[in-house]
Amino acid sequence: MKKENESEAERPRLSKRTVTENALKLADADGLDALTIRKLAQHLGVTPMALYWHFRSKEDLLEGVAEQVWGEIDVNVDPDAPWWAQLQGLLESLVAVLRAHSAAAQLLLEHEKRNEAALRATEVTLDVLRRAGFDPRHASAIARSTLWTGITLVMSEPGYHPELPPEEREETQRRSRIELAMLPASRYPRLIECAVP
Amino acid sequence: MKKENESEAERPRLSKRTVTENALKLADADGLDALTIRKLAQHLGVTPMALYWHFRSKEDLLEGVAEQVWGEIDVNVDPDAPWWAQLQGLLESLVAVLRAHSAAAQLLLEHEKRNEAALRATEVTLDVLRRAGFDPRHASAIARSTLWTGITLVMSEPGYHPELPPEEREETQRRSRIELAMLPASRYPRLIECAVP
DNA sequence: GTCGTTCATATACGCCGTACAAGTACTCTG
DNA sequence: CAGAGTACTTGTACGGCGTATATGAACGAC
Repeated sequence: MKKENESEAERPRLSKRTVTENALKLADADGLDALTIRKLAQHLGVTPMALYWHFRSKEDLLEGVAEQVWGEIDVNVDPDAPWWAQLQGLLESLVAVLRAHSAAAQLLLEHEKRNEAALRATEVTLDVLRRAGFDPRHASAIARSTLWTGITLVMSEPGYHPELPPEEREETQRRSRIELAMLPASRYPRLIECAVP
Repeated sequence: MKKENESEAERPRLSKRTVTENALKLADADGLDALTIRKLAQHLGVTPMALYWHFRSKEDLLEGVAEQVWGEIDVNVDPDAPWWAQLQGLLESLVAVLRAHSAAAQLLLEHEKRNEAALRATEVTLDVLRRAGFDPRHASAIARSTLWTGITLVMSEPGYHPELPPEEREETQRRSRIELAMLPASRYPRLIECAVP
């Protein structure tokens, strides 16, 4: 007899995809560090060990999530636009995804493993640059720098604190400004004058 | 009777400084993630809880380590040099420290808390930029970007794998190149041509 | 002495990732 | 229909983590 029919809704089978999707959702909500196998399993209505059928380890799972994030990046470029516009489009697409998932930047940062989706995005970027006339060396340097730019751009946005609920972020930001303002003006005059903007 | 005299060398009292120093050493050797309170305590010949006299939490300890790293950055600038040379000097000093401590980049990345040493470095940088004529807004943008540049520069150096022993890094790097080379050339032509350099 | 302060230990709790063994449900074959 | 695989899931347990709490030892000041 199926236990599922007794008290709970019938849960459709687990799949790699549903796991990573929910993992990303949890990570975005509570911060990447708060994402644990046990919590994720509970969220899915399943035993922790159930996840280990689909992923060899937590590391493996996180890589899956990272791949999903990579996959969300729109890599369609307009081949008729000037190359810098194409590159800008890619970067904007990257930034959009990172903004949409507060855990994404940290994820890509700690997890630069190569996967299908990441390779494809890199390939497209390199293609744009090569067609623009850059030699392989420069193309690869620019591509990498573009990725870093996107990540750091998002991470250094004021109030980037993925770890907790949105309503607290504003508060944190406010306090941090006050803290800055309270620094001894005699010792950090430049800091203070630059903190206002 | 003092236990210490029985079998082991007399261990001089612990201090915040010796703890963070050894923590950084361990982190550099085995990777930041491998740095645990327990291992650090054992390394120091002490009970884990002994560290909690000097630090409120592991987070607090890591912040101490980060501050020490900040403190190693040489912030002496030649006020007579052109501003861009001064900025370059600061950046080089930052990079030198990050290269010297393989765990440092990750540490600063995950840990942008403000501390005495970090504030001082920021202050000096801002001062250079302000004296160069930049308005506060731009100065602050450039300063931040300089920090990110240093971190990403070091982290994206080929073979940056802080997690484990130097002799394995070369091997890892070699394998990674081979992996790249084995990709289906038809699908990732650009990747492959750019992987060689 | 003895008393507060400073530093270290002992014990224990709850959480983590996951190895290992067993169970259940679906699909295919006869 | 029986039975045998295969694809998932559960149950139990282990060792390691950060750290709360309570207790103890060294030490300077009186």
